[in-house]
Parts: sequence; C-alpha cells; structure tokens
Amino acid sequence: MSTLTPEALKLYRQHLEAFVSFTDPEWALFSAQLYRRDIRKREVLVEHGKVCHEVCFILSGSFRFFFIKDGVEISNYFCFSGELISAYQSFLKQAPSFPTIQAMEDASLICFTYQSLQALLQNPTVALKMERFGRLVAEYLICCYEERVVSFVTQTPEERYLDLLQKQPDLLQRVPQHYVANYLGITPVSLSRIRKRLAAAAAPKHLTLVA
Amino acid sequence: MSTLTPEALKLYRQHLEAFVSFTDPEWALFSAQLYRRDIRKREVLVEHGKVCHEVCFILSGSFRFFFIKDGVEISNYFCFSGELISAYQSFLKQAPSFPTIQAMEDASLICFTYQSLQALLQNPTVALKMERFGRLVAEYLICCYEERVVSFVTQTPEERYLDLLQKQPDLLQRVPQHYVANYLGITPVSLSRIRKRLAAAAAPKHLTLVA
DNA sequence: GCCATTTCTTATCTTTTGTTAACGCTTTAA
DNA sequence: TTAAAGCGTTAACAAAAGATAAGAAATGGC
Repeated sequence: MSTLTPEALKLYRQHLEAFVSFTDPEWALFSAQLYRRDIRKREVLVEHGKVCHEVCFILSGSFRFFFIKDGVEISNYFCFSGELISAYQSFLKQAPSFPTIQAMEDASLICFTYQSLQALLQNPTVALKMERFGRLVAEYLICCYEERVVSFVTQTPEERYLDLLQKQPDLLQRVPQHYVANYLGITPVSLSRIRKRLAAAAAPKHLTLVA
Repeated sequence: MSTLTPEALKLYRQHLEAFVSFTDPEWALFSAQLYRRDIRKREVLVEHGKVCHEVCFILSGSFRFFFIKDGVEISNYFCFSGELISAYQSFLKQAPSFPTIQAMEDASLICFTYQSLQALLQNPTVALKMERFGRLVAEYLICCYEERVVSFVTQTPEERYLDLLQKQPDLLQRVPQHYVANYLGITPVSLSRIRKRLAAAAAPKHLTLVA
C-alpha cells in the first residue's frame, strides 16, 4: 500500500534524537527493519489477549488504550503524532496484552518488530546503541508513569483535571470527554459536574453583583 | 563503619541475575564501585528537593516513599529486603527528588552512585552489560508502574485493597495501615471502613441466623 | 513498668462520586 | 435524507469517601 518515504524516515530519526543519535551506518541497519503501517479509524492496533509484536512511531493520527470492565470500555491513555506507541508490557514480556489499542483517527505508523529488535540487540555493530535506545525509552516511560501514579495518590479528581487542563490543553480538545474522565479515574458524569463546578467558581461575577 | 562482606556481594549478584548475568571480569569492575550503607529507622535515604545520587539494594530493612501535601505525609510506595531502591526519576534526570524515602526499620544497603554508573557506561569493557542492566531494570519498573496505573483507572478502592490482600499479604503485615491507605489512594479512615465492610460481608453467618 | 505517642476504629456530618435515566445535540451510517 | 448511534449535560437518589473529633488499642521510649 503506502510506502516508507525518506521524509517520514527522516522525521522519525529526528524524533529519536531525543533518546539517541544514530550514526549513518547504525541508522542504515535500524531503518532496514522499519516498515510503514496504515490503520483506519476504529481499527485495532493491539488487541486485548494477543501479544503485541511492534513498537510504532505515529506519523499521523491518534490512538486510545482501553480495557473492558463489566462489559464497559475504560480508556486509560492516548497517543498522538510524534510519539512512540506500543503495549509495552506485552511487547517486553511477549505476553498477551491487557489493553486494547484502537485508532481514534486514520493513522500512519513506522514500526519495528520485537523479532527485529532482538536481532539488532544481537548484532555487535548496533547492539550498544540499541540497548541504550531501549534503556532511554524505558527510562522516559518510567518518569511518565511515576507522575501519573503520584497524581492518583496525591490529587483529587478535580486537581487532576486542572493539571491536565494546564499541561495538556490540546488533549482535551482532541479526546472525547468521557474518555478523559476514564483517564482521570472517574465517570463521565462526574467529570461533567467537576467542569460545571469550576466554571461556576471561575466566573461568579454576575452572581456576586446580583447578590 | 560496616563493611561490604563477600556474602552480601554474592547475594546482590544473585539477585541481579534476574536482570543480567555478569561475567567475573564484569562483576569485578562493577562491584569495585559498590559500597555499603547502613541507615537507622526513621532516617532519610532520599530527601524531597535533593538530588538522588544512588541506586541501592536492600540487604535488610524496609523503606517508605512519601510526599508532603498540605503539611501531611502521603505514603506512596514501600520497598523491602531483596529489592532495588532509588528515587528513579530524580536519579535518572539528576534533578531534585519529589518523594522522600525514609527507613521504616534499621537497614543495610549496597549502593552505587550515578557517577560510577556513568563511568561504567563509558567503559567499553562493561558498557554493553551495564546498558542492558539499566534497560532491563527500567523495563521491569515500567511493568510495575503500568499495573499500578491500571489499578487506579479500573478498580475501586475496595477492589485495590482486595488485590493487595491477595498479591502482597505480607505487605499488610509489615506496613502500618494508614500508610497502606495512602498507597491505595484513600484516607486511613476510609480504609478502616472498607475493612469493616469486608469483614461483615465475609462472616455474616451469625447475623443471618439471628435474623 | 509507666507514660506518651502513634495507630486504628468509630461516629457524625459534609462533600463527592457512582448509578441510572432523561434530554438535547452532533455525528455517523444506511 | 433519515434513522441510529454517540456524546455531553442535568437531575435524583444511593453509596462511598473526605474531614473532624473522640476514644480504645497498640507501640515505643525512658
């Protein structure tokens, strides 16, 4: 179908600079393992119960992670263009995935497989760089997860929402509100009420004048 | 003060086998950087606002991670003997730590510093092994964090408590209940109520007989 | 052993959240 | 275009959790 353009590869390489700088020979070996994958809105990238074999870079589009509990979907996380995406626990352990990952929009990805990563980790020419790449990505994810855990332990749902509003205002634009509610660990109804409370507290001027 | 005994080193090496196997020459280089640290109950291993310079292995003793919110301590995590411990985000970024780590019991540790780790990562003889070590530890932590985040999104406090009861019953023996409550993201009073509810639900026989 | 502190429980009251259902509004698909 | 599905808000009620305080139980230090 769609091909892996030099532009897309260059973009990917640039984004990976945040973790590691590949030399040209290293990049040649790595990029030889990359392939493009296109996925339509609502299609599934990783399915609950199946092993995740890929780590992907999102060229365009967006994704949500969700679980099913009592027959209801609970959204846990979102990824957008310019980010790496995978069901990491499944990928790392090569065990069935708990979350399902679904495209929220039509999306294009650059991917590599677990198998090819393992091959590169065995290849003396790039092993060190790939180990470091993996380490730094993992370390990055640790910091993300840690902040999220801390937010659940130390903050109320309202505080978590305000934090999200400040740190990722774009996310609230791009993600349906009932998904955001799940992400915050509350129900959609509850988030709607929190928003109402905050709106009332933010602009009570006409009320105070009247009163 | 206390020395790093061969027995302690051997124990450490055995535990690290879960991540990586060091050859004897590799271990010689790594273990040369290790030192022992003893810390008394209630003393602080990592202090909020200060950079964490170490990753430690707990030979004996236990620790709690906590934050201060509105002047009150909120416990977030616990570590016991046989585990690695660090304020990872602070260690990895060499930035001020958010959590404080405090000994819950007198403890003995085997530690290495950020500086010595960086030196080993530069040393061609062990760089690859140390990169892998770091990667696998980080990947392990990712899986731990992910499960915790999922528990906050998909489970009620009661379900989280029951899960903990099943998966880490020992923790409930060794950690004061109000710390556990924090860990679960609720107040100590609320946990006490949950326990009461569960006790009533588990053994209501005499009540039904009476009724 | 005794006193002080900490920890846990319980009670009361308030606040928040969950649940369910209804209602408009928008989006999607036939 | 029309019907269906999805989304956000609101309401009403039930359930749970937070805040505060008081008292019992356990722990720790001297």
